[in-house]
Order: sequence, then C-alpha cells, then structure tokens
Amino acid sequence: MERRNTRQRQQILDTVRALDHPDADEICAALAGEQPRAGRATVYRNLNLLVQQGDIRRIETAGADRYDGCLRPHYHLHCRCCGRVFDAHMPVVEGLDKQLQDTDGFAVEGYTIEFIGLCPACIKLKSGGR
Amino acid sequence: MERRNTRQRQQILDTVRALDHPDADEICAALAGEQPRAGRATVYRNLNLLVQQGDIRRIETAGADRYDGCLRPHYHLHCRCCGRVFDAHMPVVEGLDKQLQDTDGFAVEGYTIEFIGLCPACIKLKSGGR
DNA sequence: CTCTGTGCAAAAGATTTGCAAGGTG
DNA sequence: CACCTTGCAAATCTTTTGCACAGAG
Repeated sequence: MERRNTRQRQQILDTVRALDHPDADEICAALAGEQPRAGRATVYRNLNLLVQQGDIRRIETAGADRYDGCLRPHYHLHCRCCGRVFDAHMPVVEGLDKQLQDTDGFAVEGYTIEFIGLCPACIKLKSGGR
Repeated sequence: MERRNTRQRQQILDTVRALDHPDADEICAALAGEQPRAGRATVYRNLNLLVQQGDIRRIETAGADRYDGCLRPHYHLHCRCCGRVFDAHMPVVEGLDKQLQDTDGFAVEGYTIEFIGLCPACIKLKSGGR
C-alpha cells in the first residue's frame, strides 16, 4: 500500500526521537504548539504505523504504552512507581535465545531485558516525602 | 490492616494459579459458574491486592494485563500477535544487574527477560490463513 | 457487632473507529 | 483528481471508584 509523507507523520516521528520514551499523551502535549497540530487520533494512528514499519519500538507499560525512537538493541530501566522508562547502560547480551530449551512451537524473534525499580525522582518522593 | 478471608478472594487466587497467565477477563469468565460469582470490580480489586501481597505477579501487556500464579523466577514468551504469555524453559540468568554500568540514580530491584515472537496458534493462522 | 469486602453501576483513562473534509503525489 | 490522511466525536475496552449492603471474625 502506498504511503504518503504528511507533515504530521514526520512531526510525530521526530517527537518520539526527541523525547525520552514518551507515551501518547506526552507526544500530543509536545505537538500542541506545532503548525498543523496533530489530533489524538492521528497520533495513535501514526504511532501504530511507525511501529509496524519498524521506525520506532513500542514499550508495553502499565497505564499507557511508551515509544522508543532508538532502534539499536538496548535494555530498559522501568520505574514501578511513576511508570517512566530509562535506558540501561550495559552491553547487549548475545545468544540468550540459544539457552531456551523447549519453546513448544513458539517462534522466538527477539528478546529484551527489563530492570525494575525506582527512578531518582520517585526515590526522592518516598524519602523526603511530600 | 486486617485482611479477611473471603470465598471470592480464594477463588480468584485459585483461578490465577489454575489458568495459564490469564487476564482479568479470562478470570471473570472462569469464575462465571462459581457459587458467589465475583463481580468484575471484585476481581480487579483482589488482583491488585494479591499482587501487592506478593501472592501473584502482574505481567504488563498491551491491551489487558495478565497475571502469573507462579512465583519461582522464570521468563516469558510473549506472542506479539494474540498477546498471550507462555513460560520460557531456560535456566535463570544470575547477576545481570551486575553488568549495569551506570544507572543514574535508578535503584534496581530486579529484572526479567521477555522473549517476543509468535505462538503456535498464530503461526498457524498466518500460514494456513482464513 | 464492627469493619472489611462485595456488587452494581457510573466514572475514568487509553486507544480505536466512522465519516466528511483536506492534502499529497 | 484519486485516494491516503486528518480531525473530531463517538465508540470500545480496560480498570477504578462511590455507595449501600453482605458477611467474616
């Protein structure tokens, strides 16, 4: 199917790349001031399209999904309190799928590692309080 | 805070353990025939409670979250087509968090590995078609 | 009896969809 | 000028919440 090049689509892609693992809402907010400000539906439609095309990655998260404009293999730190996602600084582990012993017919295409914990902001909230 | 032992709570816990990574809807469906059939709100309330208490684990997934009654450390196979979750048969990888080089103040509490791909049922759908 | 837990229905969020109008190639 | 895209609003879907009543301890 033919794919056209609209300003909205380009803006949304640029925004995902510019922000740090934004969710749909943060993308809409960032686009608020733009020329032909993209509506919510357009943002969602294009996020799905860009994910399908492989231009961005979707990070499934509680509440709202987040999006990652960086395609290099890497892992994430996921804050269990605010839900935000950060990049983990560590070498990529190769061949983890080789350790799978029996996938019962499941076709493994890739894998990711997710570290869970608290981000600096949420640590501050818990301790200092208020 | 005091916690009471209701039949609904026990049924919901049993159901999560009996089913294979069910989502809230599948749990409601399974409970449909039970004595005091638990309402949707009760299911959600108890799932949250059981997760907090550490009796079950929550698996954040696109669409609806899923729940895991198995607490032993293990990893998952996640079908990108139907969203279902299966257990990965492989030894647990120790010390991955030791490889982190710089967490920028993020407090790592644990980690998980998720394999992505297609489950047998979805492979069949894609090929045979219809 | 007291107070936590349940059911129901309404509310709140996130995401999708129908449709007429707009803009790209 | 064909038809992919957008905007808007309504529709869906998942999960949460308010409130009166039920039931565990």
